[in-house]
Amino acid sequence: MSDSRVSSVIQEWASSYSGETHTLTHSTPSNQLAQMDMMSYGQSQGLGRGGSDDMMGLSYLPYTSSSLCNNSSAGSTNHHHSHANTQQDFSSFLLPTLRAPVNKRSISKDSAEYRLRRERNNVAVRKSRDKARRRILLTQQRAMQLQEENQKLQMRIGQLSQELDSLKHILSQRHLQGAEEGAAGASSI
Amino acid sequence: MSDSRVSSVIQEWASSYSGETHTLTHSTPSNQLAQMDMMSYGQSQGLGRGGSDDMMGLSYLPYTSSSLCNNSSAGSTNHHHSHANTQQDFSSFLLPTLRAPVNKRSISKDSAEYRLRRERNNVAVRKSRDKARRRILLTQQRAMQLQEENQKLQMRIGQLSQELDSLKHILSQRHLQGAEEGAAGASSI
DNA sequence: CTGAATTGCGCAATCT
DNA sequence: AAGATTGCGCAATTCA
Repeated sequence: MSDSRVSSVIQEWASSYSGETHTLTHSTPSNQLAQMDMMSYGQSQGLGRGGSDDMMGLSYLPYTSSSLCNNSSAGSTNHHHSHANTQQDFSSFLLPTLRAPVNKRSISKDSAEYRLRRERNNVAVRKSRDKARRRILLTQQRAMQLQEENQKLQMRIGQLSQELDSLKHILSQRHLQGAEEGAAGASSI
Repeated sequence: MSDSRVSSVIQEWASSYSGETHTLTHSTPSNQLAQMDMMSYGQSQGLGRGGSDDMMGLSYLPYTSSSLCNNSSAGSTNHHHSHANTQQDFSSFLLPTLRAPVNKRSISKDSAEYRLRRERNNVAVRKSRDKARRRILLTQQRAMQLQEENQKLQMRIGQLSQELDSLKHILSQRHLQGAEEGAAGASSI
């Protein structure tokens, strides 16, 4: 099938993924509800549920947070409708750290530009994931291929080794023969 | 690993569902939990036809967003890609189990049970993805390891081959020697 | 049928 | 600034 001979692919991803051990800012998105017209939280507070490194079982905690909110309503079909979301949020009180509500450019979710950006990102995300999927698949196939090749090589090695042993044996025999001959010719020490 | 790429989407089976009266006082007085996210996007409709034929014909189209919003009091991202084709369906007669989506038990998003289920799924999802990540990493490492091993094996093979050639050569020499000795008498090296 | 595991997708924060 | 990545939650499916 795909006889992609790419034997250097590894290098590729290796280079693109190696140097990291890794950022993982893991910035716990822990934003408990927040947002209405502006997103706040500039960065996440430290706290990244990192502590859960119990042995093997990572405890997949419920994160106790979660949240996103979106208002926007965008009149789907073709209506002028606006939205009536009215979502007040008091998160400002809850956020322990950072208060940067003074947000950076409020990007209303209703904005056409916002939608445009989202759509572009969605496309990018799909593309990226598709790429990732292909990469993974390729790596798997390559691994299998390499394993197969490995077995062949091992067999070849066994074969050569055996052949070599045979020849060595033969040679040693000849050697003995030669020795005998030599000894016979001068066995008078 | 079944990657059924439906792509065609469309077909919004009328959201049906009994739109529940959604009072927008989403306030969740109860414990924590609160929130929702939402949207319904204004359709994309862009369909910039033609242009985006990136790569091998895969064009990450905006999906013609087939999303329609569902009811849900809180509204939440919904993308139903139900590929219910437009075939008439007799299933209702034949399979008591297959039902039109319309009958889904309306599980209000505010329900505590709903949240519980969501949270559980979220945990499962994180777990699953973690597992996948580890698996991928492992495969990559295995591939690298195999490649490395392969090179060593190839070298070993080269070595053995060379050695074998040497011995063969030597043996051929001896053979000549033996022949000479046998034929003539003694013309050692 | 129930619950966990997967999978595709959109969102938002980052990284490049 | 714009695309690429990545962690996360949602919902539809698939597995057990």
